[in-house]
Formats: sequence, C-alpha cells, structure tokens
Amino acid sequence: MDQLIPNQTIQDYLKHIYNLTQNGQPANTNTLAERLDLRPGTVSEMINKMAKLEPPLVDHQKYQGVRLTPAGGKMALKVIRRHRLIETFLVKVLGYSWDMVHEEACRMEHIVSDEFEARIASMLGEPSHSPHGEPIPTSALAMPPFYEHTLASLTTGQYATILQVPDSDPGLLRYLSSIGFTPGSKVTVLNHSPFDGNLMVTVNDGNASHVVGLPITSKIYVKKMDS
Amino acid sequence: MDQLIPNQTIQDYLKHIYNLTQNGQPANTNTLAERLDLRPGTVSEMINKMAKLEPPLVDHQKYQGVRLTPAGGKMALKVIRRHRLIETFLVKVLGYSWDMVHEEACRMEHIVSDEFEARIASMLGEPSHSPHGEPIPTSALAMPPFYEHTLASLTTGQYATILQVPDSDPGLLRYLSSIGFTPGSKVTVLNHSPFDGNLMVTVNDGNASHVVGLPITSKIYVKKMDS
DNA sequence: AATAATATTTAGGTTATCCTAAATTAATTA
DNA sequence: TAATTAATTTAGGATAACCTAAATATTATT
Ligand SMILES: [Mn+2]
Ligand SMILES: [Mn+2]
Ligand SMILES: [Mn+2]
Ligand SMILES: [Mn+2]
Repeated sequence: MDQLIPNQTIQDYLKHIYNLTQNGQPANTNTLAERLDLRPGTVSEMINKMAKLEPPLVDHQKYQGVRLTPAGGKMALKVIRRHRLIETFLVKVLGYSWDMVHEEACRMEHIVSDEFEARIASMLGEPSHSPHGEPIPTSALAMPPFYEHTLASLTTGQYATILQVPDSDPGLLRYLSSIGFTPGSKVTVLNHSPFDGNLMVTVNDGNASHVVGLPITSKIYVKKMDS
Repeated sequence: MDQLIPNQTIQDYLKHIYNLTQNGQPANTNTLAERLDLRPGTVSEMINKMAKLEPPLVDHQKYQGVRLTPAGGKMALKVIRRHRLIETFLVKVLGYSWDMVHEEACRMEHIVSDEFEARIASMLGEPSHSPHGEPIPTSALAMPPFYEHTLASLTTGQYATILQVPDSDPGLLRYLSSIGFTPGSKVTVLNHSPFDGNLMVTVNDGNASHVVGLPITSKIYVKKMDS
C-alpha cells in the first residue's frame, strides 16, 4: 500500500478534497486553493494531473469541481488515518499539548512507514479518535459516519457532550482547553442569543459561565443529551 | 535554530560531507555522488550552491574537494543528532529491530521539530549512543571523539568490547545480531588469518565460533581489552 | 436576454533538483 | 616530460511545483 501513495503535495490535495466533499458537493478550485494556500491556477493544473494519473485519483470535468475516485478516497483515508494517529501519539506518548500536534502531524503523515503507523496504532490500542475528537479511520480504512450536531444548534436549557473540536488553530485550541471545551466535557446552555447566535454555557456543571460565538460553536460537534 | 537548517537535500549533503571529512581530508565529488546516489555533475553544482549560501555551509576550491564551514558543521551535527535520537527512539520506545530504523530515521530527521527532538531525547534520558553504537551529539551539538580501533586490528588471542557497527545495511545488521555482534558484546579472537584478514572469534565466551571477513571487521569499532 | 461579476482554466515564466554528455583540470604512468 | 587516465566542472536540458496575468466559462443581476 505504501508505494501506491503519491508524494506529499498530492497527499495534501487528497486530504482537503476529502474534507470538502463530505457534504456531497464537489470541491471547487478556489476553496481548495485557499485551504492549500496556493493560487487557483496552481490548483487547476494539479487537479488536471491527478485526474490523469493511473489510476485517476479524482473525477473532474471542467468548471464543475472535483471529487475523489475510489482510489483517491482510499489514499485520502490512509493519510487522514496517519495524521490522526500521529496526533494521538504525540499527545499520549510524547506529552505534547493538543495545540502543538496538528502541524507536526501534517509533516510526519507523509513520510512515516506502514511499520510506524502499525506500531503506534498498536501501542495506543487502535484508538478511534484523535485528541481533538476526530474519528480515525481503521486500518482497513473504514471511516465512521460524520457527526450531525454542532454546539450552535443547541438552545437555552439544552445540554450536550462535546465530541469534536477544530484541530488546526493552536490559539483556538488553547482557548478551548482554557474554558474546558474538550471532547467528553458536558456543556449546558444557560442562554442562547437569538440574533448573534452567542451561547452562554457552563462546562461540567461548574460555576463559571462562558459566552461563545457562532464562529466557534458552529465548528464544535456534540452529542445532544436532550432533557 | 530550526529555521537555520536548509532543506532535506542540503541536510543529507551535510551529513555525508561530515562523515567523509572525519579523516581530516576534504570530501571529493565522486565519493559524495556515490554516497548520495547522484551523478557527479549534480553534486558539483550543489556544492557550489552551498558554498555561496549566506552563511556558506562549505569551503570549496575548484578540483580540491569540500569541507564544512563552522555553520555547515553545526547543521550537520544537528541532523546527525536527530537521526541517531530517532533511531534510538524507534528501537527503545516503538520496539523496532535495529535493522529497520536507519531508513525511517533518514526520512524523519528532516521534518521533525525541535520540540519533537527535545521530547524524545528527554524521554530516552539524553542517550549518548544510537542502537548501532554511534555517538549522539549533545543538545549543544558537542560530538564525542571518534573511536580508534576496529575489530580488524585485533590479532589472535586478543579480546575487545564492540562499540559500534555500521548502521545502514539491514541485511548486515540482521547477520550481526544473529552472531551476537552488538554493542557491548565481548569478542575474543581465536585466530587471525594473515593473508585474507579473516578473524575467527567467539562472542561473550560462548561455544560457537564465527569466521568474519575484513569487509565487516574493518567497519566495526571496538574497545581493546588487551590481555 | 444582455451585462456584470465570479470562478476557472490556460499561457508563459521561475526555481529547485535532478540528468547526460562534453570540456576541462589534475593525477598517474610510461 | 608527455601521454594517458581519472576526477571534476560546465553546458544544456528535463520535470515538478509553484507563480502572475490573460482568456474563457459560468453564474448572478439588471
Ligand atoms: Mn490535525
Ligand atoms: Mn501534510
Ligand atoms: Mn543510521
Ligand atoms: Mn535523511
């Protein structure tokens, strides 16, 4: 399987296309360019190349966006598995804080061997989720279904358990852990502001309350524990 | 320090120049090309570029071989430290066998952060030697002196402790461990053949004896325990 | 439907790192 | 010392992955 995965550049394209197509829509050039921090022309060119590889990694018809082929999907999941396993490893074994692992994992994911992947997975007990609560594809590359509800969908009086937070902004991650927003925490909505979407919440029934805005709450996935 | 180290290509040049200049002689283009698995023209070009970087990483006058500058030497030691720390980590923490670690370390050494380096060093107790017995530069990049004596320099009746074996040939490493030639083992020379240099030895005063040729014995460093 | 705005692609160019083959310099041998 | 051989450098070219800017297609607005 190792030798089937192309180089680092294409691996990062695959990951981002995977994420952008989770909603059922094809990924478009501009969004991809922004996520990859590249110019649209560069992305257009590379998409074309990926569609012409044997086997093709993406389906693409001009001006209509891009989707992963089965081969591309498998490779994307392989890279995502490595990324999240490495993040878990860095936190659990090396004692990194959760805001420091994404970048390191994003470099390591492209160069470690199957051997490395298998050994850390086994040492960690084949974990199912990264430190940020993102699901880890199994070694057979099966991916659990995506979470449905975000914190933003809760209203006054509801409570929920945090499942997943966004992984790539270190500053946000430090803030989230400072207010106790980590996977497994129970949050209770004291107040939901109707116009700006702000949520006033307590964490684990503590005394302190926090007001958190839509840019954050809309990216945190939860399990609703409706009363 | 992180940002001072140039890219992977140059890092591997630095490592190999470091090793080739340990004998006091400058490294020549052809040898370097062979070690790096590149054509001499490619190496000539890159040497030139490295000599023109600011600060220059190598000293080079045409047709006279190449040496590291102080800046180049520091960077070489940084990469070597990472390589050997990673090898140690893979064996001690992840349970790799010693023949599987060199290649993995050769990829990882270029992309891990100072944070990663510091954490594995600390977890391992700031180890002084890799699994193959190669010295690990300190975090201040101090390198212990090279070993003096090879197994090939022993004669009949002498014995010694193995300090270091060559690290990059997996087949050789598997053979060496199969006959007990690992750092710390005590070898006793039963017989030294004068013309071919073959050595008949026992390991740790065991019953079995092994005949080992010059291509191997000349690359194994030992501490002589002269009787 | 025509126009304007936006998204995408294409064209042409740059840099890094490799190559082969020719030219040059250095070292060895006669 | 001259000729030969070996080592090194230089010249010219390829490919991957980026860029900017122009051209084109699609989508939204009047
Ligand atoms: Mn991540
Ligand atoms: Mn990455
Ligand atoms: Mn090694
Ligand atoms: Mn390397």
